[in-house]
Amino acid sequence: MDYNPQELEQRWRERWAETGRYEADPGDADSEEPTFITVPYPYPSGGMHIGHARTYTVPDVYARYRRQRGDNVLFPIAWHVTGTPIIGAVERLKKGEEKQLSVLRDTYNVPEETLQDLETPMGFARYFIDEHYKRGMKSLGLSIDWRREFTTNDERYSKFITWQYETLRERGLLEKGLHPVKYCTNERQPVTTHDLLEGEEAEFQEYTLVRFTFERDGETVVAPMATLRPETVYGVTNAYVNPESEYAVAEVDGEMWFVSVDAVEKLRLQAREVEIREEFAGERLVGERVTNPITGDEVPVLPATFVDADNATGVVMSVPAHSPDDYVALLEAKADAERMETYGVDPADVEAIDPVPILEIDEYGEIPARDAVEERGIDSSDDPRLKEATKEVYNREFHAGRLLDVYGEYAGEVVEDVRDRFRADYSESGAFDSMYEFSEEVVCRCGGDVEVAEQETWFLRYDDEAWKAKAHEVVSRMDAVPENTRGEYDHTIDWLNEWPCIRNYGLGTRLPWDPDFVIEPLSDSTIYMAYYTVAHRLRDVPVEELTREFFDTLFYGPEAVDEPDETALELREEWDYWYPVDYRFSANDLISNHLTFYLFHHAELFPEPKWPQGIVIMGMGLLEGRKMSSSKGHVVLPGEAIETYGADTVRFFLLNSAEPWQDYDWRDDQVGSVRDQLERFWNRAQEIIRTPEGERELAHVDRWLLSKLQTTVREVTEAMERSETRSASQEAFYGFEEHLRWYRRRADLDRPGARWTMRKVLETRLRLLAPFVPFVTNELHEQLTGTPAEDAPWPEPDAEFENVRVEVEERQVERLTGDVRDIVDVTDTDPEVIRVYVAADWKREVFDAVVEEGPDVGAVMGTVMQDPDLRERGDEVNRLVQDLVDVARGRDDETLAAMAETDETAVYEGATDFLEREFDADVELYVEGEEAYDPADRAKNAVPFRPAIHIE
RNA sequence: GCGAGGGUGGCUGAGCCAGGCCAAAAGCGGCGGGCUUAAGACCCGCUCCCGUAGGGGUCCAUGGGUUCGAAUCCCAUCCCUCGCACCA
Repeated sequence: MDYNPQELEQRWRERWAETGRYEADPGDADSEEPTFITVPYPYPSGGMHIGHARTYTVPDVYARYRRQRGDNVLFPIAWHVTGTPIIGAVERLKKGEEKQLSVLRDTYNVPEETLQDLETPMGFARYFIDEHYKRGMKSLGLSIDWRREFTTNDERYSKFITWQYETLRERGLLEKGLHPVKYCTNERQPVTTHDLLEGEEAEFQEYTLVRFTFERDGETVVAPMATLRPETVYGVTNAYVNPESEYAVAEVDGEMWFVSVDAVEKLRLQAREVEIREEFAGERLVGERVTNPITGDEVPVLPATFVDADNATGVVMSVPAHSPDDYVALLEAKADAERMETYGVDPADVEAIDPVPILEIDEYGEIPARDAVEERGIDSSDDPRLKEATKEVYNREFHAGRLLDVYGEYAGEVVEDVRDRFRADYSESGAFDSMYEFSEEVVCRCGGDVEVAEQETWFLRYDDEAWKAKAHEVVSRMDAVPENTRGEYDHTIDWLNEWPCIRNYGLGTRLPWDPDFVIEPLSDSTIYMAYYTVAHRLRDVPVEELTREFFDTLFYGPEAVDEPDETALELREEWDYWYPVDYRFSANDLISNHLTFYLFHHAELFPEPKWPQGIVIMGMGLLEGRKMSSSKGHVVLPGEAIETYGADTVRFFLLNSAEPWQDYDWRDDQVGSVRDQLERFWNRAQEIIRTPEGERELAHVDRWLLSKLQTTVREVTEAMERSETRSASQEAFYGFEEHLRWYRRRADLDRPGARWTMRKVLETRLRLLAPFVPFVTNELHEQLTGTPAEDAPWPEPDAEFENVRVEVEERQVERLTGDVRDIVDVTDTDPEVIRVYVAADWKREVFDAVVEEGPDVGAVMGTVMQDPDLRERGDEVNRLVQDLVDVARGRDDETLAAMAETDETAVYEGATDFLEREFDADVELYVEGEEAYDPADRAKNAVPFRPAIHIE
């Protein structure tokens, strides 16, 4: 029977579907040990590629393993459609965007006539769910309970999320406040990263506005200096405005501000009341003196064309001691008295300005900006190296600069440690204000300018100390795989702030008390694993019955409400049976958001026994060494890979090429070779299956192979327990293949004992490999024994077959063979006779002493020298002890004991036929000193476990 | 910059936590042989350098150190990857 993966895999898929093989219900398994495994539900805004395939296959392998160990395993899946990506994709499709059409047509092979079905968000999602994800998952043979699938846009799911958010609000973990968003000034609405033409990388920067003031027409006017380094306020020597840009005096929240006209709109978007009183060119303010709110100093306003009126307030302060830009600008101002005069500035005033240092730092002298500029020989603000100088000074000062004495309570502190506190203190006292600005220009796809707007929004209060403490508690109790990720969760918990959990539009659940908003994707996916436990049964409950009380009853029990709903109580049993989640498998980039949110919400909403038990982190996938990218068409679709290689090959490659948490690289040539390996495995198995069973009459090599098999079982099991799918499959497949290679050389395979051994080995390996390559192993195991591998229990190491002595002995044969081979190769001879000399008895006595005393030369010598015969041999013994101590070192006691029992001569005797076959030569075996025929005087070189050899 | 992970032989990638069976697994690629009319597949062997005796030399990013002994432990340096938020 030839290996035809597509055909046999299809048969198994059908069988699984027909029998509902992976539909898990409470009480299914004998052991009553439920195991609940989850993986983040896919987001079907596009097709499934091979990277996704691995994401879902890793948990599947673990699920299959637990099933074979007798657990009742639940592995469900659902579909995440919340938010805007799907809507955005549909919009781009409807607009007929070339790029989008190409991705759909060429990358994901959407048929032309189907494209119109994709023009609604759920139509789009449904297509990729059914045609890609679901089909792909079924092809891969994932052991999913399909009855439990749902989407996050389902009305029942929304009821569940509604329960979650009402509960959180009641517990004070939701809060209303202002938050910066990207806002298109043309479309007059918030936009997402996907809507942007330019500036996808842009970050929100919160500028501090230092409220300098001046008097104008008897009124105090605030000149808000925008800066990212508020702590430099003591070093301000002057201010700059762009004389050629438009500025305004405007009423901002009841006071008069001087800002650029561009800034007016920004301030409005950032929830300020702004009314322009007067507009004029920046020139008008040049020459004015403004008062530093912290120091009380008056400094002049100078003209500078490098000031960008469209950035923040358009008014900046100058700190020449610490800003290379400012330093160079000051030099230029001093050098150009004429220009100063044009703007009505007295050149003498400019000349009088000296940089004022505000911090000290080892790398520079008193005026860091000057040093950085002079070091590079920069003498113009156009010099490109100025940027680099600025970056260097900013960085070093931030991490190592210590504030000088004028800072009072902040003096002596490093900028990095003190900036936030400094800013907060002066904001409170009213000296500082703030506004947002992007780090680069941002343009909407519609061409409109995108600005930062502050919008009223709802936050999840991840900054709540009590909540953080609970989340840490979850981390400390769970199994983090690999262990080094544990710290990352703790780190993220500490670092998380308030999280805005609603959006203006998108699919998903409406905010219960304000249906204008929708709960965003990372916030509606924190406890849905609980929903799986009842999803299929919830479908029979009318939507309107899914009230707050219903879910309270379901999750908190009958005591939680006055009149518990009967159905809810029934469902509660199933939820209680499966929950908590034993392992969640997820990608490493989700630690900093999704997974930590998952921990937070479980910590709050569920009691400790229902908290997550473990998280396994998965690595990223590459394709032929490069990142996969669906927009560039650089992807492999699972369907195509399965078509080419078969699902078992795809699975085996994905699981075997790296541990789950390591990055892996899909390479065609490698996948092809996996396919070849599986085919070879199949062919060998077929031979065994059609050969008569044999009998248990075991030869030495048989016992050796069976002993190796037990080691393999043990190692594979241990690896699986640590989720090390690579080690496990490597060991069960390639590792054992090595043993078989030796076995085939050594053994007469036609013997009944060999046939019995081969069957035994095959059966065991099929079970070990069943989680990885379920199709081929089920098929072969059924052919061999009548039952599929997945229905056979996971193998246990069988002490009956473990035999260290046999392994030691066989190892000697291997070694002797290798040594002879080496000599033959080096001498390039074709031997007629191979003479093997086993070490003399007295040498063996020395070895026994080494075993007894352990690898301690002194101690062994002490013992050995008691023996008069040995003492006579003096130096010879000494050298032998050194050698044998090396042999003993690093071997465990059990092995040494087995060696001590081994009769070397008998072992080689038994291997004589084999050696004669191997080398096509006569083999003569002697014991050193016992009438050995020794023409080349080799026998003396014999050492225990290292016989001397002579070839001729 | 912060946080995390990593640099091993032509490539991929084990080993490192628990130092010595490590010239360093396995796969790929390459070379030789077998099978075959032939090719592919398959099977066997070889694949750092030197060597007509199982040995020797050099080696695991770089430079130091600890140790009888370091790919493995410590220190420093260089380089690479990922995450750093309102994007799922």
